[in-house]
Amino acid sequence: MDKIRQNTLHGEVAERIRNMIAQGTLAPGSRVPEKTLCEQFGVSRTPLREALKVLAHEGFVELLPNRGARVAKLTKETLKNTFEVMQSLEALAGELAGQRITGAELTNIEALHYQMLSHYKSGNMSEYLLVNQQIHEAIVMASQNEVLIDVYKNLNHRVRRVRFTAELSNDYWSQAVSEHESMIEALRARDGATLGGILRRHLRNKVEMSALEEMAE
Amino acid sequence: MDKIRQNTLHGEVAERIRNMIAQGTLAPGSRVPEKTLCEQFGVSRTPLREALKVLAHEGFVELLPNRGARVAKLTKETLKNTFEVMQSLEALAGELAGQRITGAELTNIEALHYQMLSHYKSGNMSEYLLVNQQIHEAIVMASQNEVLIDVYKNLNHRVRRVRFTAELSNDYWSQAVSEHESMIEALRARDGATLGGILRRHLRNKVEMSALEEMAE
DNA sequence: AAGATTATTTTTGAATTCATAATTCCAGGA
DNA sequence: TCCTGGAATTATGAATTCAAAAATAATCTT
Repeated sequence: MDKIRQNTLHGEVAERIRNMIAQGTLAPGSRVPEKTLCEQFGVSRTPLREALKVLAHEGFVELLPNRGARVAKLTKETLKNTFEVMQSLEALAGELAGQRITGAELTNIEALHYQMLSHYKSGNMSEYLLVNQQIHEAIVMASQNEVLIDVYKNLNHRVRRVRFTAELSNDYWSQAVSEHESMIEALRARDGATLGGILRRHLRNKVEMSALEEMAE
Repeated sequence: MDKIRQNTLHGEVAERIRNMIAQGTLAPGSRVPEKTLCEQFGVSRTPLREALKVLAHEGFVELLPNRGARVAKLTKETLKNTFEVMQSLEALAGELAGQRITGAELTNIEALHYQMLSHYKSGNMSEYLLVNQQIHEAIVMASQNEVLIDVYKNLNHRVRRVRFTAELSNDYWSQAVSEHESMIEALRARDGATLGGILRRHLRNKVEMSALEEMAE
């Protein structure tokens, strides 16, 4: 089941541009300067433009006729919609993971869970959010559904740039942690229905949304 | 909220190749001959190759290093995974549509429903499947979630080539129709929770899957 | 004549070129 | 000074070119 190493030039370029967008090096709404990036990456315009077509399809940039590409703005509306879909996909992943998760995957998620707890206890929010994210990704992987995993990863990519900026209130935070406890329980019991239900109602994204309420566009 | 007319050359080419794959003009596993297609479309290799990159990302073709593109085979596993995700997305769409559907959209879906019923009564399966598909699409649209709609459409595209080939047994068929009755009821009542539940368990894809059990790779 | 080996052709990946559209810059006029 | 209009510049979209890899054809050896 190893993936064929897809080491294409345009793929590399796409990845680098994705990172630049996520890091804010390329600001939302700004034009994507082909020439500059070509020089920076040491490639010609051909592979760069191929990458832009793919990125446009992914929703990272938008193509304006005869005016090249602009970095797409992530509106509050789009963000909300994306979280809605991701949460639903996580719920499905939970259901499937209950039936399909391997012992190794479960062990790994448990380890992440304890890591997350310790970050919660020490009040380290950014580390907490990072591990939290890893747990959700691990559950999606445990679904063993390649299509689900692909779609989820793509959506996750898109919202990467606003993730980890949230400021959680203590109330929300403690409730989210307790929901995670239930999730682990359900996973141990291989109870997909329960896990799916928890994830369908899990407030992670809602919390982040509210934290991002006034943010960008 | 009008969409910017994205009439790019590579987009046109991509669409035409998608259709050729859906119709079987380009057979699964076969190579995609750049030169031939360029002549056929009257474009140079540049936009064609850009289209191929996008199609590869969508899962229609796979890129082999120094060996161009091959039409991706749709394995039974991938098909099952795709249906699993689509069904989950439809369920979410149902929940949202319950809250957000407009009067015009409801009227349209009702009309499609009666059309579908008449095809069922006259035993016209291919027409039935077509309208059935339109109803599911309309429900997804009624979710008013652009991200959901995009993801769904993309997945729908991918399985297009195996859709409408199914042979439904009478038992399955009548049950599917009765589920559709409940869906319409729930929609009229704007009861998203119920609609979502029905769609989550709706056996449309399961039926098609079983019909496709022995089919292509 | 069959199989291996080399030469030729074809195809691919990427850079370059070219025509056209958009942007910038600058002069002239209100 | 601020706006307008047009030339000069730059960027984009797409075709073409070029080098390298793969596929095919042809030759040689046994």
